[in-house]
Amino acid sequence: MTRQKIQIKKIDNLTARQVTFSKRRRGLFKKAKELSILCDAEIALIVFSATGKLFDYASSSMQQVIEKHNMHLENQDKLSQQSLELELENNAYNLLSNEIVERTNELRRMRGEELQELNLEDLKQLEKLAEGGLSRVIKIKGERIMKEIHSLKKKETQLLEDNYRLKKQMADTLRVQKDVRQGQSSESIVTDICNSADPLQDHIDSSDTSLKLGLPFPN
Amino acid sequence: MTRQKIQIKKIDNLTARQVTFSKRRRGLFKKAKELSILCDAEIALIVFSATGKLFDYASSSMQQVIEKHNMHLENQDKLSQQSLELELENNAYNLLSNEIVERTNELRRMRGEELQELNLEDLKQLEKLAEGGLSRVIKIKGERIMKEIHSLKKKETQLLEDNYRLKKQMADTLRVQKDVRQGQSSESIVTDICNSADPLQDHIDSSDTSLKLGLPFPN
DNA sequence: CTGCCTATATATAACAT
DNA sequence: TATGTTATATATAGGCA
Repeated sequence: MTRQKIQIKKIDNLTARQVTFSKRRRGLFKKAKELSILCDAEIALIVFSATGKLFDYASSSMQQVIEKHNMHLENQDKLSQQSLELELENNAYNLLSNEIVERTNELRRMRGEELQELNLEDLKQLEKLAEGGLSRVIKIKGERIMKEIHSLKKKETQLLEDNYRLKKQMADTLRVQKDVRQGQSSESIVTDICNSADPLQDHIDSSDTSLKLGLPFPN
Repeated sequence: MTRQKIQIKKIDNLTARQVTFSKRRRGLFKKAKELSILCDAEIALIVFSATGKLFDYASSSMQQVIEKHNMHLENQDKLSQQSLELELENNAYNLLSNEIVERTNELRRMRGEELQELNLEDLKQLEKLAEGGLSRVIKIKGERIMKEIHSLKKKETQLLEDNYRLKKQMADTLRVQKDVRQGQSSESIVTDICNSADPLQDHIDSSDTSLKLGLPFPN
């Protein structure tokens, strides 16, 4: 209804659906309250999110409104006779149980179990659903892998640079110590230590200089 | 809210109040329906006008939504009541609720939603699960197709045999009639009709003899 | 009441943070 | 995920028929 007009059908994207639910729910409750105040109406509004979370509003008492509603139903129809039956069908426990059964069956079908009872059309739809899910899993997995690889490479580069710096420092330190002790600079030691100070070369021959130097984090 | 902004308080003028009630009520119900569709939510909306007239809407069954709502209320009451019996029911309720949430999440992951929070190991397992499911779906679908094809071929064979028999019968009948009329057998007619009486050949050239013979079921 | 019209007030979809 | 922003889509107050 704003940047672009939308079709009134289930929103595919989960995140978008949740955001829209949150926003529109607020709007709906606001409108309900306004109507009850402006026009002195008695209103009850019950909303369950797709995940079963409850949101409700009643201008007076929810029970009052519901009872009033039931009275209207009884007045105008045959429900009073079936009430016992319906109560059994609709009782809380059965409601939840049925929901669980439904979801369980759906999961089983997604896992490829209990397919015998499905017809060809059902199977085609299920295949499509499963393919979509699998492709998204594979896509996210690939992204995750690339991310880890990138992160590791970055860490590696950083560590190689650190190593290089530390070796240089150590070389400098040794040179200064020798200068102090002998009053003479010693090029030979510096040369030895800095011999393999190229990060790339260190990486290739796997020499772990940091360990030898007793640094806190070998990795 | 349009020509002029209004305060949210009871509208004094009766006529204006009724008009506003009618207009806003429609808007409210429209919004409720949109929300239920867009976000897959379960919604019940009950409105009584100031004069006691009822308007209601429920995305599924009003009774179901109200039952579910009552359940939530009972669940909350039990937190304060602490009765042993109630606590047990409370546990049962929570047990079922958690089961639903868990299955819902699992289903979403199978559909490729909400994958961002999973680590690489989870994703690998999920991929395996999805692959297994998909492959079984495809396998069963193939079996179902082969079964249908087999069944159709069997039916075809049966029909071809029937056709063959019928043609023979018809030929005999015609020959008898001719014999009766002319007191003489006519080999030529029999030969004409039975010329392509081989079922396989019939199938190949797609001649629909059953139709020509005026049989009830062309297929 | 009901519906239609039009100027505004609101709600909100797509982004951004 | 939650909140804020903005451009549009809707809803609707006040009239009128």
